[in-house]
Amino acid sequence: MNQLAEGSTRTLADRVFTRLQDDIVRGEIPPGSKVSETELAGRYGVSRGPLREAIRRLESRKLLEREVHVGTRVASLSFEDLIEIYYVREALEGQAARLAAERMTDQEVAGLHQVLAQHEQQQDIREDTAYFQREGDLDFHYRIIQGSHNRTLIRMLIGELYHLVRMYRYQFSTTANRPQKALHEHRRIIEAIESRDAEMAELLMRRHISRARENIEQQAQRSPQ
Amino acid sequence: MNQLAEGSTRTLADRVFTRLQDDIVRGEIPPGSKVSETELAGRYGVSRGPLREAIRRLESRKLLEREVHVGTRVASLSFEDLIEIYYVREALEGQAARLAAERMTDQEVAGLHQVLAQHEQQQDIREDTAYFQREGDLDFHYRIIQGSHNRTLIRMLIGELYHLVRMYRYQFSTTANRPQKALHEHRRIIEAIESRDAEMAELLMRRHISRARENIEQQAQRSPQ
DNA sequence: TCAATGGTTATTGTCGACAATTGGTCCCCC
DNA sequence: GGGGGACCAATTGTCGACAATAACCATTGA
Repeated sequence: MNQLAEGSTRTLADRVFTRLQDDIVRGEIPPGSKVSETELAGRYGVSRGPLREAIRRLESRKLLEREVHVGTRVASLSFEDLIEIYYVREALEGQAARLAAERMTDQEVAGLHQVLAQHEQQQDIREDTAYFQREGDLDFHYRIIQGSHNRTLIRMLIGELYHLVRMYRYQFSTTANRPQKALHEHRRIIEAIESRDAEMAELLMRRHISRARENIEQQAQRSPQ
Repeated sequence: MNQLAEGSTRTLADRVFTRLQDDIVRGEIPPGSKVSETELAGRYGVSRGPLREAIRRLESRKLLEREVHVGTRVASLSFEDLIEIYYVREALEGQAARLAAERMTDQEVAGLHQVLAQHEQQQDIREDTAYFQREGDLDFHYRIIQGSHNRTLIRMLIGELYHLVRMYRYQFSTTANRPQKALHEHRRIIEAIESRDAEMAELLMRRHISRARENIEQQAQRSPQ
């Protein structure tokens, strides 16, 4: 009767929130499309109450846009939005790298190494490259953000901003088209963190994200949507 | 019958959200205190439906903390939380200053000058100093953030982070105890923006916020709560 | 006297129905 | 034939009631 029943002690609204967010980020519900409350309530097998709470929270995260008395639609990221996000990422992840260099435990640094090695291997055998370029790349960034040991910073990046980044990647099937360069930059960032050079770690991370942004800007200039 | 009726075309939940947020930030509802849904609904003259939506949104902003089936309480910022926020502010407002130096219109720069002049005057006559140290100081920062012309950045700082900062200030009646120094730093930041020196504007802003953080840390060391 | 267990109560979570507003459509008038 | 206004349908906003959960308290046994 309840499609969301299994394995969770959370509240209905929480589960609907998670599931709806996932469906939006994955593009299952197309960006820009209007979502009806009654329809969604039916799809997830809940009443409109919990669903509305989920919608309001997704709205706070800028994944949904609401117009009073008109309806809610899935946010469709404009090109300008994405560029804006990259400027914010540059600042926040730069700070994260700085703090990570100062605070990461040796164990966390080891884990970072492991992730990088895994990526380099995937790069060598040219297999499942798409994975690296998508979630794998995020994995690297996630770990450094976590390494900052700053919960507010972690929440703003992983809890809010990255959902938008992931949605955009799904939306345009965008995979970074400079994987080998990015990989090299990743390696240098790790080296800086390992030698506890906070200043350098921040500089390299900012440059890394800045270049990714420039890359996107150039790509868009070549083929304006 | 409806205490919130006058002058607004928004929805009930929106108005309750705004009002509740204000009451929390101003400390009208004491930090850490438990808030009952039925009680709040009665106080604001609405049913529990809209109120719950407002609560969920405040929860996303970390102004309220909820425990399932137990209740919601007003967030009480710990000292560590505040320090974390300052690290994030340093990164974001530094970036904001950089972008503001590049993008602010001459008109916006003029407005910034005006705000500073006003603050210096208030400083001279030692009158209403508390205002400068509280909302007035924020006014300066607000304008630079707006000057970044980056909506995402503006939203994250003004829309989310600053409510926590303001709540903390009300909570501890904290007024910056280095107003003359801060004022001087403000002036230098404006000069950098005026001469379109983005690099310098970011550096000065980061240093400005970093010093404020260090000041708080030292203060806490002297008198640990 | 203390601890454990059961019930009770108050609070939150969820639901279905009703009210209000908007957008579209159809008809009438110019 | 075109434009404007009024009606209608569909969707969202709001409400009150019911269900479920957890905290509190009292009672009983050791």
